Amino acid sequence: MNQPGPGAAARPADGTEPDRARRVWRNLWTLMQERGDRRAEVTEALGMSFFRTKVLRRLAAAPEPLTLRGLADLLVTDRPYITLVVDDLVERGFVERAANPADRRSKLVTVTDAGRVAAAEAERILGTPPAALYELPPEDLAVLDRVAARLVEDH
Amino acid sequence: MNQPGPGAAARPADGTEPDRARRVWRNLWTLMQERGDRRAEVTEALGMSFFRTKVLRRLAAAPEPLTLRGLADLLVTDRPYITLVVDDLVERGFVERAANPADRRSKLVTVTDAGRVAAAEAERILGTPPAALYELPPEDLAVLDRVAARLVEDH
DNA sequence: AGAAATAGTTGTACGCTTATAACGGTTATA
DNA sequence: TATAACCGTTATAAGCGTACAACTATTTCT
Repeated sequence: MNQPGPGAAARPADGTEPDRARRVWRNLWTLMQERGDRRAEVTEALGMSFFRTKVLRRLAAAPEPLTLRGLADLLVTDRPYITLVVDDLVERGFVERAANPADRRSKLVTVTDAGRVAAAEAERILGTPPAALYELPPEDLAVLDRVAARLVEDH
Repeated sequence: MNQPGPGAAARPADGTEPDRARRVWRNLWTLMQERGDRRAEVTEALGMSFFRTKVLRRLAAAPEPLTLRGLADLLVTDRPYITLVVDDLVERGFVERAANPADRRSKLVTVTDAGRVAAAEAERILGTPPAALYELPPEDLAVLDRVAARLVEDH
């Protein structure tokens, strides 16, 4: 099988283009998975599940308060579960339910100051690259910057 | 806040080196998360949880059969749960328990032919890069190849 | 106005993962 | 040889996420 063990870098030994692409992909995967497991850090730092921090971050990032329904759609989950998660976030003091003047069936979820602090902390952690990325030669980092943007844009 | 919405690429607008590193990291994260969610694909293809496919892949990649204890250590979980997961893999016909001649307390987990097929399929899916990676100019791919290897190696 | 649809909630059930305690069988240690 | 340590197993509990049915209050459609 001759597969590199977990944590081992697949060194460039050239090969065909597809080989290269696969090797790059595996290495990037390893980088995210092992060297930069920010999910665990965020979960640890905020003391709640990653999904709940995701709900909080979405709320904090939204330009306007969202309804529970809107949240459920955005996060591709069902309404009952969103109710439960928002209950939890309310208990933690991160969000509040407010009446929706436009439609009294629904409710708007607003983020408290404490919620914004927590969300910002989560974003900070998630945005922190592995040390190796900082130590890259500037030329390489510049290329990587351009290429990464293109990769995400191209879909 | 001015944060890019999910799915949007952060375009290089230069800034300081750390800014660049953070932007790269965010874009790579997005790439893995949204464009290349191979976890879901593997789970769907094999019809079992990602953790269980991970156990199977580790077993298939190991040069020699592992004990349950060895598996638990390798995957950083506890023995009772490994017992349960191996039970499941046995039911699926992917692995078998064999006596360990060297120590009759423990048992060796061997992979069946069907198990190897399933593991290979999982590896194939996990190793498949997003299309955008294939469409990269060869020069960029070469740089990326070198840089990615260095990033994983550097720890 | 009456019927249908929608929002949030409550309740229930299931699968997956993590965790802990306890047991029988086996091996290593004093 | 007696004791301790170890292996796999069973049992039990808890948290998290997904899914579905049913209910009230409100809005929209006919």
